Amino acid sequence: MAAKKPKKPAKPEKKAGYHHGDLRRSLLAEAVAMLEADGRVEFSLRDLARRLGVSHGAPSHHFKDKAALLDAIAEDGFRLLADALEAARALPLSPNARLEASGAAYVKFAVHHPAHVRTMFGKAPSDVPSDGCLNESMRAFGALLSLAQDAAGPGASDKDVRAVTFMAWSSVHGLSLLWLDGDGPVRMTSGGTEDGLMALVADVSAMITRAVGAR
Amino acid sequence: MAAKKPKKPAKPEKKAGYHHGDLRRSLLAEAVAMLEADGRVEFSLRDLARRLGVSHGAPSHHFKDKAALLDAIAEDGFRLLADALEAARALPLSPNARLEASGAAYVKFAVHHPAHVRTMFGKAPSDVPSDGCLNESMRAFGALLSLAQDAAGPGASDKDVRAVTFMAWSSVHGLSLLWLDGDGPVRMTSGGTEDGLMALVADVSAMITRAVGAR
DNA sequence: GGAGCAATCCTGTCAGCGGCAAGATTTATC
DNA sequence: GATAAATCTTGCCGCTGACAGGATTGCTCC
Repeated sequence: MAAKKPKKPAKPEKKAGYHHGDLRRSLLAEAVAMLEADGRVEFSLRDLARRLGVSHGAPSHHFKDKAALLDAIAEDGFRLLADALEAARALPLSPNARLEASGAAYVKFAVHHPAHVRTMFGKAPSDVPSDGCLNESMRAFGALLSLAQDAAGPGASDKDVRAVTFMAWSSVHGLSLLWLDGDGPVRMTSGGTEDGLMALVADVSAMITRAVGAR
Repeated sequence: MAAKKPKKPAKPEKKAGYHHGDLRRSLLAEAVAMLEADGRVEFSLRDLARRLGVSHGAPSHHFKDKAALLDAIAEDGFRLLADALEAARALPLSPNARLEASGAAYVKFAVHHPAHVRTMFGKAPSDVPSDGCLNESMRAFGALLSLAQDAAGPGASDKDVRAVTFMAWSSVHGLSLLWLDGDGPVRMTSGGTEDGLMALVADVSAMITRAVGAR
């Protein structure tokens, strides 16, 4: 991002000498940047270190291995997503409108943070996430659950709440991933633009809202 | 799968001598098996060759590189999915019931072919799929579109058909991927069993059907 | 202020990987 | 049965992630 200044002191900025100063954050940011560049889906730790002007062994002092770095990215992603959903939950709207707004926020998050989303969800079920990552993801799911409960109404059965929750979630989740997956039908029919996608999301959300209301 | 017979002639079976006999098919099958074993998400070409009792250079005579092998797996997956959806389309049911059946078939396919699904959808948008892969995926989408059109009814507008199509698709797609992603809320609330998942799918599908009907 | 210590970073090394080239072996074709 | 094509092997290359051991820096406490 910012050019490295040869100056030594200043604030804990970027590369100042032997010590980088803020390598952990730089690693995360640059890794995300690499993943978002021209639709890549992988990156090399050594390449990452190279771009930051650091030796290939440096990252290991901040992340025990590559999986740990990916987990940290996923945690950041869940944090951003949870924040976005909680913000939607706080909007002064009707429960149904709040649910629709949260769906739009979900898709918008995926469009603007494709690397985070891929890292959050694409990984193998074998490797367990860290506690921090788990906490943030539970916070995000908690916000979603609360939104769905409000939309289902106070007298809704658990089964109904469950159905509303997963219908809402899976719709926006599926739409987001299909959008990220390249030149498939979702990108085609929405004109390949974010506005087109959001219009499609609005249509689908409206239909879901009708389904919840017609329950 | 089947044990290698030291016999030489027979049918084009497995490993008979210098020539494998059916290496291409074996590579695909074993790669899928490796990807489905203990929730892995990657595999090594050399390991694959090793398991088939073949040198590390052999696969290159059937797939130009690893991406080509993955593309072939994806093509198989889209073929299977298209077959399943076309079968659902041919069921003697009402349009809505056919759409629900196709949704169940979609999820069932994902549960029984996790490696295919991951390969079909997880890849980077940068690398272009082969023509064969593209054809099969278009066949699958065509079946889905036809199902949605029938469910929307003969007088439905293009916008409505589009909304129904993507609401149905994204729901089952999202549900499938969330299921494949490990121990998230989807697996938790559905008891971790396929039956539990299918019950959840039925609930969500019913709600979607109501949404289509209430249009 | 400086000695000790922990944090951070570097260099060197290792096995494994994907891809390529050149040669060996088998099968198919005429 | 000779020739060509298909298939498989071996050997090599650069790259990768992980690890070990040493260098440099910054912090703490006396």
